[in-house]
Amino acid sequence: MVGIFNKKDCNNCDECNIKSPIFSILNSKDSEFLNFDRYSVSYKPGELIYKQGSSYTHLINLTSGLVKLYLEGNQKELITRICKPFEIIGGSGVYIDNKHHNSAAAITEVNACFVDVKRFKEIIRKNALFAEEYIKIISERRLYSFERLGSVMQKQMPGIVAEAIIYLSEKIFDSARFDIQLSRQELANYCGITKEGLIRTMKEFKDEKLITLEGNILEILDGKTLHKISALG
Amino acid sequence: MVGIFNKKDCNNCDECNIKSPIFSILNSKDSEFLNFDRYSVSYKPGELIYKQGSSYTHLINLTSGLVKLYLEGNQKELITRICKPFEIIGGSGVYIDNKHHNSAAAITEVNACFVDVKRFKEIIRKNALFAEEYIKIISERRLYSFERLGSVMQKQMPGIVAEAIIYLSEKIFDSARFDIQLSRQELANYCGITKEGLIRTMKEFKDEKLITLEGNILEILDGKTLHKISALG
DNA sequence: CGACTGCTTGATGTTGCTCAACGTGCGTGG
DNA sequence: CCACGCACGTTGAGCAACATCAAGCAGTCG
Repeated sequence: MVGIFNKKDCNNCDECNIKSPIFSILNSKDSEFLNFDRYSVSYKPGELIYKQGSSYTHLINLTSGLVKLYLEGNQKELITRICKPFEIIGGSGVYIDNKHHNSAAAITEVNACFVDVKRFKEIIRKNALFAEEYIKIISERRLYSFERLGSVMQKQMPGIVAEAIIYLSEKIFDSARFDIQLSRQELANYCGITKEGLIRTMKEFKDEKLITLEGNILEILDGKTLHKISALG
Repeated sequence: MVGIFNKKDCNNCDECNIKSPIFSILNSKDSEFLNFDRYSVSYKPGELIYKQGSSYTHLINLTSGLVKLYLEGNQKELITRICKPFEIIGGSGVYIDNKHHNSAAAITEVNACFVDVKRFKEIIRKNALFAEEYIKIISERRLYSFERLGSVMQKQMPGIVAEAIIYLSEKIFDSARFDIQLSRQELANYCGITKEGLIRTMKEFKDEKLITLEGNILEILDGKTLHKISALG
């Protein structure tokens, strides 16, 4: 795995525990058990974190940076989700076949913490509250996949691009003005369209004064109309 | 809810418990608690079981017939999954907002058993093994949504139609020759294409001797090629 | 029998993909 | 330092895939 030699001590599991609701409910004994051989790895932009089909050994807790999760197939990639700090990454296959069912790569500089999945599962079995919390997390993800399925299938380019912009603004960067860290190609892969289509649609939005776009800095001018376009498809 | 007056006693919770792995791990006390006010409802083909956005009160255990789960939006419907007996239906929003995030309707005659979601949640909290089993179920669903997302986004009509045929054959009817209980429109909604596109593609498969199709009876002649088409997209 | 519903087929329109050309910024090596 | 290659972004034109529209056909129900 890329970056495996960047192992470094991370003494502030406490921080993760505060920021990730799921870890905060553990008592100190369980927490210690879970974190026993936990280790931290750092990645440079573009580096692969794990690959679709590879086997699943560690739960990954993103502690800084942005990560893209994507499906590979037929020379295309479809970005399913952008993750930000204190999300737990890569769990789709834990209870099925112990394989990763998507790939993950760093978008920015990334630090991530690896937790042994055997320890994780052991705690799930012992602690129903912890299990419940985990159920909440995967339910949320599932709903999100669901919404994406609906959007990406039924919407045309303007609808899906508007949705992507709103997603970045509201869910990832939490601001109307932000630096899209993704390349055009990546954004297009998130929308499930080609980069040309994305560029054209964004240009239309720009011409209609819904957004401004200077280089990689995007600002939403008319969020209301954007929401409308996203909803209408 | 349609069919609510068809309530009838169903004394064979035992059968469900045998067929649904998740219920089989409960001891008799928990099982009794869970099934205390469980009731059974029957639906005629086409009837709505629950509606997207409505509030979530009962876990539904499908005991006979086929059910389609679908997303609604912009006068289109996208069928996300076909359910067959002893699947648990409608759980996507249990731990998030207590709403249904899709709609469900009967395809054939359907019998379903309703379990109070409050009781279900109580057991989850007490019984980590039960919770684990539930995690397996929703993980599986999530992977399935994932695969669908990948297919439906990246494949063209022949690919997606081939996949749908294989899905029906292998996952639903478990036979190379079967009665597609769905209408053309519904099959198209599963594939995310129009009914005309579906009909044309199926005709092509027929002309190429990959399948036979007489009315609603479909038989797969060349599963190998069909798999290839599905994989290639 | 007539109205209706679902299936099928062909003609036409549109969307979004492909491909090609060109500009720009960046890193590399001479 | 410049020359060069390379990746990314942008634009335009043409085309394939797919949706839409319209019409005919078969089965069915009142």
